Amino acid sequence: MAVTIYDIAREAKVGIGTVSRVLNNSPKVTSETRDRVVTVAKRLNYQPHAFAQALARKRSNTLSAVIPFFTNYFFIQVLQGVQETLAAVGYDLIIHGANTQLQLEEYLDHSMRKGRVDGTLLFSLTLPDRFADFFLEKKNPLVLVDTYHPLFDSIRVDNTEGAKKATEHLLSLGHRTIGMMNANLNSVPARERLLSFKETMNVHGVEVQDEYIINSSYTKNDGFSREAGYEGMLEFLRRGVKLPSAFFVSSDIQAIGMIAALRENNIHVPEDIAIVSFDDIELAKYFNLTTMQQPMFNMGELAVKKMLERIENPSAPISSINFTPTLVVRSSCGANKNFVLNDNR
Amino acid sequence: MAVTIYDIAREAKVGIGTVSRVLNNSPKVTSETRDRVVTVAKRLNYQPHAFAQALARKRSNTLSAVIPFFTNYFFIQVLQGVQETLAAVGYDLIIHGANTQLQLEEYLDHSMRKGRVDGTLLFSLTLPDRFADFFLEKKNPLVLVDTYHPLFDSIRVDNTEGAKKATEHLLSLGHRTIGMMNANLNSVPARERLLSFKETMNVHGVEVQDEYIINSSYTKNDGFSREAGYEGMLEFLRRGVKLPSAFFVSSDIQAIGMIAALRENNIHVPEDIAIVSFDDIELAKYFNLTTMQQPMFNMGELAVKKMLERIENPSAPISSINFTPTLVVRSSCGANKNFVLNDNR
DNA sequence: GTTTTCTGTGGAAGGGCTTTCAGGAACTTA
DNA sequence: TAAGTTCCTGAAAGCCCTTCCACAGAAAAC
Repeated sequence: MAVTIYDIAREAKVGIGTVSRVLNNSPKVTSETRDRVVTVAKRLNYQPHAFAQALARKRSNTLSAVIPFFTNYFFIQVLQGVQETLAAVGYDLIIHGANTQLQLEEYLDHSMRKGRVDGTLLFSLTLPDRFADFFLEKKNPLVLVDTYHPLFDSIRVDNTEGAKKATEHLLSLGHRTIGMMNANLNSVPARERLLSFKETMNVHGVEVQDEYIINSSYTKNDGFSREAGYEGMLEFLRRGVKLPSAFFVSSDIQAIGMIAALRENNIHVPEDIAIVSFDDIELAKYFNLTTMQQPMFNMGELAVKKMLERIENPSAPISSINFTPTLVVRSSCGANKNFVLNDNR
Repeated sequence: MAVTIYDIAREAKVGIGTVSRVLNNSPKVTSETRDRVVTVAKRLNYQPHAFAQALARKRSNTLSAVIPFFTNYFFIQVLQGVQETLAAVGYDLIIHGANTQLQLEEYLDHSMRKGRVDGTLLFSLTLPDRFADFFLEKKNPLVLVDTYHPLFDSIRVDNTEGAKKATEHLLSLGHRTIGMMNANLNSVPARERLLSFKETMNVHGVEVQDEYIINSSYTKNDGFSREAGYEGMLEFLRRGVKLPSAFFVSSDIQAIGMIAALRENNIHVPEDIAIVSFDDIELAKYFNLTTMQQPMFNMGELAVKKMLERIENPSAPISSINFTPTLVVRSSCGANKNFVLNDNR
């Protein structure tokens, strides 16, 4: 059987209380007894029993992450930030896939077992109100990433600022007929990005032409998909409208689909049309997309930090942090034709 | 405080043992008392305390996965198989990132806490022998994915068969001068794929020319990287050797780098040179790579099933399963110019 | 030298569950 | 009707830890 503190206590001729104190670095132990206990523990190759600890401490040093992580690359990178930060402080991470709102509710209904985790990280999906109460009542900390709820800490990307910067980049390059390839307006980011695009155009006195706004009707991934970009552009071309000189695209993955559709029609990027997109997923590099970079790793990192703070201090005021995306210039808008080839991860 | 079985026992006027039996579907309870208990449990919104259960049952219904999952797309997809299969049987998944052998040993040394998980899934990294004993002694089930050790269950891809099929595909298209862009020979898959490539060529009576074999000296990701493919090809071109008519490339990601290098030198795929690679990561679709598909989702799924079997029956004979990759024909070897555009996930 | 304070220590209690064990009630069998 | 079975149930023990409480002995104060 496994070694327990009783074994150590016996061998070191001390009480179990003392053993526990030594192992938890309590100061109230003579260095002499401490040494004795440490030596025995090492000799027996003692490993504390995580569950017993969690039961006694009412704390598990474990977080759960609910992630639609199979949908795109965004989550993988956020997850990396989460996991590295967590590993550094000795926390474990339990992963739950929930690709749709439905799956989220299912998870929340069935598997959300109290006592299991010290906190929950919810990614991208919208927290249904009936569960808000649940988290509040149970005092189970919840941190939202890439989504928002007024009663919980959240970490997001500033879509308004990002879309503004992207649009201004295009404007600064001299483009005056600019379209927007958008995702499904059901999604909050899609709405925010569109709004900001229009406003920025207005501010700069450049007319927004409605026929150049392509909103997606795809529901899968809210239209943030290669397919949506591909079909959207194909349909746009079918309409026979004259092409604008540039497009702001609401995600890299759509831009990739869109480029394929353009290429099939012998329209080239950036020679014939400029593109700025959003996200800076790993693929963006391979397709030379000029894009608005979301600091995904940092978001994951920060989410964990927020969570740890919240666990320490449950009554701290709720905070909502916005990351501002930064423009990464590659060659898809012609601003810079230098092909950056470094495979930096 | 949270609702416990004591609360239920009191309200339902039964003993705690009976409550526990009801909740665990023990048959030795009258349907009358069962109903009474179930009703109360529901009314109080009882949730079993996972840690207390784990402590009492000596079973946690939790698996840990040690994954170098930030290195490439392979793992994400395997992980998806793992997580979905696990969710279906009510298991939790704890994720640990370990990108190098060193990090693996660190994890094994520090964090491998007995009692925490029912089993461990180790991906791609090589299990150091000193830890083999550890798992054996502790009777902590271990299943290896994409790696091998004689004393544990493992699930792999048949590199030999895959390289053979890839090479034969090229041969069947009439190619007679075929090169191989390989990863670092330190890695087992790289060695296996090279060996099989050579053998297949021999079997078909086609000469292998050493100057057409490019082995990578990159250590990062064992040369399974875009950079390795890019630089490898650039250096090859610099040598001024006449190009073979086709290349077998040991991974998609290398092929993508290689294609970039070729393009810069005005060499086009598949017009000037044919390429078959290995893996079928999601990117492969976007680059139209003809490639050997590894059934990643299925591997994850099977890994979990094996693990569950192993937990049920610790003394079952050790099994080692080889998946045979299947050829996915796209346009990179000219065999099929139909661009498949579906964004199927 | 006596009383008070302080330190370090042992061990019981408690955390929430499963499981074993013993016993009461209902039922058979002689 | 007594003895033997069967079935269900309650309660205690155990899983392994942390923490609280009490106490002995040393140190400090008087």
